Amino acid sequence: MQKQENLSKNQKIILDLIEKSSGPLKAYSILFNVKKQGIKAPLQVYRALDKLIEIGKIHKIESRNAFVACKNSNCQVSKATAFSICENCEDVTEVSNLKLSKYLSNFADKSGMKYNKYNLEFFGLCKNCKK
Amino acid sequence: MQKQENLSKNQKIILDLIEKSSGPLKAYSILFNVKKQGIKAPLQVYRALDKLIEIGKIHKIESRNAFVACKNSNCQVSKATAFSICENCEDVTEVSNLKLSKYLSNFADKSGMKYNKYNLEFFGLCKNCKK
DNA sequence: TTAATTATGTTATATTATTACACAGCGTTA
DNA sequence: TAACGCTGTGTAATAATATAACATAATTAA
Ligand SMILES: [Zn+2]
Ligand SMILES: [Zn+2]
Ligand SMILES: [Zn+2]
Ligand SMILES: [Zn+2]
Repeated sequence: MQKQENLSKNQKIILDLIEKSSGPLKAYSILFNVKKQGIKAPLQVYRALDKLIEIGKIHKIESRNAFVACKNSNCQVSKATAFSICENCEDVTEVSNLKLSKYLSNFADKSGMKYNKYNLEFFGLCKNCKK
Repeated sequence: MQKQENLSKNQKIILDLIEKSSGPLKAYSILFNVKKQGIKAPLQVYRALDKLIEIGKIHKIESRNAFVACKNSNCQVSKATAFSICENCEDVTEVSNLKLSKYLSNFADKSGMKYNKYNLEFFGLCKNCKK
């Protein structure tokens, strides 16, 4: 967990919830869990999520439409992300591998396209589930 | 385009549409476009999409909730996919790079997780849009 | 202190995807 | 034949995810 001084009230509430969660959270489950703190509408959640993603505090797991806290302290923006996802228990871990991130950040092919961002999702069975 | 002999009527209609499209198609746009061919309900579209993904004829672009035909003839199942996505014109290209796919298919880290599938999405500006 | 920017609150609505149920076609096999 | 499993279809209803539009407040910058 890092400093949250620049975050607004709703952003703090939602980041706090996501950071304390043991797994990915979905937007409407977040909404349900912060209703007692005065956040009443989906849009309030999505706005906070957008901001938190923008500053790299959380990431969206695209294949699950769910959100996790960034576990990579030097991941200031969500522009180079990799996750491993257990297809059985749906546990998600942020992959933090310097070789991998260098390889992907520098990846270029003959398409002439300049990449400035990537997101990678690995799927499989986690240690517990593959038994 | 490949043989479609084992596909059902709805699957053929929908694969044909996606293969002829110049870019990714969204499920409800597919539905709109196949109404004249008798496909009337979202579920008919999603069922065909699921099957086509399963057999590797199409892929889902997770960050866009859209579907593209597989452009990689040896991509029999959707278990190792990579795409480049232009954030301006939303054009999508399937990245087909042997070194990349080998690197990712063999990727292992200390988590003890065994990966059997991955999906990678690169973002940036395409040749046309970066001018 | 005006203006610009960022965040909030609220209602309504759009978009994406699934559940549930009934039934048809086809190959296997008892 | 009939019973069965399997795959696909058709239809209605609904769930889940996300955004538009508008009004207002709080914060920051000039
Ligand atoms: Zn991160
Ligand atoms: Zn697991
Ligand atoms: Zn492919
Ligand atoms: Zn472009």
